[in-house]
Amino acid sequence: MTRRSTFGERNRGIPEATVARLPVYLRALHGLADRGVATVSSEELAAAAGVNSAKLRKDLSHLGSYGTRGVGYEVEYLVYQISRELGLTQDWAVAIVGIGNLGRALAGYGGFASRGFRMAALLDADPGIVGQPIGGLVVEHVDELETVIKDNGISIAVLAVPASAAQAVCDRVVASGVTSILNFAPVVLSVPDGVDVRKVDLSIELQILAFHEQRKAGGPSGVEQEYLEAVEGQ
Amino acid sequence: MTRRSTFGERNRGIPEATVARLPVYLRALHGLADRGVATVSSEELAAAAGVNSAKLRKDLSHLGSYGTRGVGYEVEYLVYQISRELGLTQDWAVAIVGIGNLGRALAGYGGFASRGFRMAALLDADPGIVGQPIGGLVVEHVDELETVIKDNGISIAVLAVPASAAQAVCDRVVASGVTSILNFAPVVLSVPDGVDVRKVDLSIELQILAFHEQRKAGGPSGVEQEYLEAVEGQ
DNA sequence: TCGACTTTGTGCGTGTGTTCACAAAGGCAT
DNA sequence: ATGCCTTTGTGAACACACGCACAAAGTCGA
Repeated sequence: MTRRSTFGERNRGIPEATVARLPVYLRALHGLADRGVATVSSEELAAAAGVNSAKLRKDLSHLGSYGTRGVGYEVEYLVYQISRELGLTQDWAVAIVGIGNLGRALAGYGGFASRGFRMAALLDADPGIVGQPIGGLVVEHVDELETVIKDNGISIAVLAVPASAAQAVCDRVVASGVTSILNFAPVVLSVPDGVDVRKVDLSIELQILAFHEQRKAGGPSGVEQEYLEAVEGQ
Repeated sequence: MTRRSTFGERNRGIPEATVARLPVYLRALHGLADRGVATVSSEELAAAAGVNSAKLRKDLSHLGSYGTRGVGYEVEYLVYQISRELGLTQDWAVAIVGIGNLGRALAGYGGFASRGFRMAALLDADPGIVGQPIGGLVVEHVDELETVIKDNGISIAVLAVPASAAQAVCDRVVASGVTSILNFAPVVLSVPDGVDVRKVDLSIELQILAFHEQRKAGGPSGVEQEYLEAVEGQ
């Protein structure tokens, strides 16, 4: 079965929007596999993932032609293909920097240790926290950052440090060889080309919700808004 | 100064992508205000927010014409306009459901209590956690959910419960009048029309990073991939 | 073996978002 | 008062994303 003629030609250019949905499909597929389902149609899988079935099919078509017409997709096989495409067949060493409340919650969260990711180091600057054992690891001092990252081959860092420290820590992890960062600090990090940053910001999410919430309640355009503008406009 | 002839006509249709960036601009502006800056150009503000300056100007133009050509934007005034547009001039009562590690971290995070949002209730199902004081609030039992939400006029709920409980809790908060949900549980929630859900998923973010990380390292298309396919393909 | 039925994979029209590039607008120096 | 210089606001081209609708492909029963 010759699926394609040359190496890796299909891999050029999977749309970013598709990449962002693959993990959702993967989770839905794991759920199905756990329930013993062997085969699934795009319609069913799309429903489980909360997307349109045409979108799902188009997304999957970017990885190759892994379905069977008239039948659907074999769950196990699709799990493997998506995992491989996402790079989850190898495991990634992750460091968490900043072991405050959030960092501790992340360190304790087993969910992402399960598939592909291995918690390899916890770092903090507070002497009161350094030395504590959390989830099988001991918190190390952030002074050791460079050594720890290099010795453990860490390429992904999770930043859960205060905003004021974030850029400095970011610079240091990047200088140590980290090329992917998940940033929880409410700052815009600047990094060299070739380094990816993804940001998780609770405050921003809430503000987006507030915007829509306000719309439902009538919006800022109304009598009281005109009043506010009159007051402020001076 | 007649900015427009009829009420609220401009408010129809601020692009979603723009809404998602307004909080970023707002944060940058607060930073500038704190440093005593009175006026800022689109170029400077765009740099601080990490976006293209043309994009910034187009985003702001959706709110109205609040800049001065040749000068820039008055920081204080722009802060006010964006805040109002996002609905931050009123304050929103927020409940956190699920006071595990993550819920606790969120409850303790002062960042989003600061502007517009008021932590109004903490709820959990574990009798060992109910009754604990956290950040000035006492954790209440989730059995009281309906009463607590209604009595406090809560319209935004943050879900930090286990995946298995998420849909049930979601249904209950929605039935109690909540119309905006920030979901940390790794499930696709289904809600009626008119209810907004935003999802924060650590695992998905890491998987997206892994995808790009893999690309940098050569990608899944190569000799070793063909090998894996040969093994798996049986 | 054949035909009916199911479901994939995708071409295409539509809508949304991004960026360039520039005319219009306003401040400021002279 | 006038003209230069800076910066906004936006038209227009381009790129990306979405979803419909359908032909092609494959299964399964008779």
